[in-house]
Amino acid sequence: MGRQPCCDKLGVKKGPWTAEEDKKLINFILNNGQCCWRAVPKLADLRRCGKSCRLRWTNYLRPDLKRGLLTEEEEQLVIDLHARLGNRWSKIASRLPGRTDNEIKNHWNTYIKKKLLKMGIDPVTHEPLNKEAKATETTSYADHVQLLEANNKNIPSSENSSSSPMEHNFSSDESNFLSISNDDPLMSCLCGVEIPQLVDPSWEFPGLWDENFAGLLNCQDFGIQDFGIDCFDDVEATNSLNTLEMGHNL
DNA sequence: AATTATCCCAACCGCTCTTTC
DNA sequence: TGAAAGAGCGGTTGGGATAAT
Repeated sequence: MGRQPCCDKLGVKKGPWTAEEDKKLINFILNNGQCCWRAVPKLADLRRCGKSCRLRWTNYLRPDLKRGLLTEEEEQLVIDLHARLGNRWSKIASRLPGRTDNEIKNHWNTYIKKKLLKMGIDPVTHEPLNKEAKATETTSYADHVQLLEANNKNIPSSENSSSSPMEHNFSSDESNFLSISNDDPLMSCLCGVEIPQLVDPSWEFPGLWDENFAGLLNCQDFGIQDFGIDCFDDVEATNSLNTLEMGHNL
């Protein structure tokens, strides 16, 4: 007995989401929080697959999402994490607050991969492409990247990254898995500090919305007013979110 | 100005993992 | 304990935007 499709294909809309659909999904989650995704389309009056709703929310509508390109610090972190974790985008994304696995995956495939190739580094193995260079290469990948980029003075060195806003830690399990070595200054730096977690994934709605979401709405074809939500202008609501995030940093 | 090529990213597909009964 | 259902993940694709000719 084969597995049933995640949703009834008949009558299920596909393709780009409209502003109206976004509005319905946001309103639903605002009022009900995240629940069983399969039930969301029916309850929210959306002709979409539950999976599609989850993806839309996770990758685009979530209020804590950062918009725009990854910063150089984020990019550096992605490269280092990829060297350790491989294509485990969700794991990597969990280390970058406000970024989604899809976003990081896309950024990797469109920018970082090319950048590494241009630098003579295999984006899969993170080893130098040139065998001769490999034979004489005694430094780690991170050192290699830092050396190249320090020359360009575009990206701060590992010493500087300790004061970076992109501070992350690892669970003991992951630290074991990653075989963190003190010999790797960057990873020592990355692993030796506290990191901010994403806003609680359980998403206690309504109430905690930040200006990112206001920005998002401004980018859409509809406005905040369309939702009948006043909290976007509420400074206290924004402060609450910031306080919550700071709490995770402690 | 029109056409073609390339890039980028949102969204989909299908598989795996986890949970429930 | 195993099957089914639900959720999550990574790979891939389609189409819009932009650049090049």
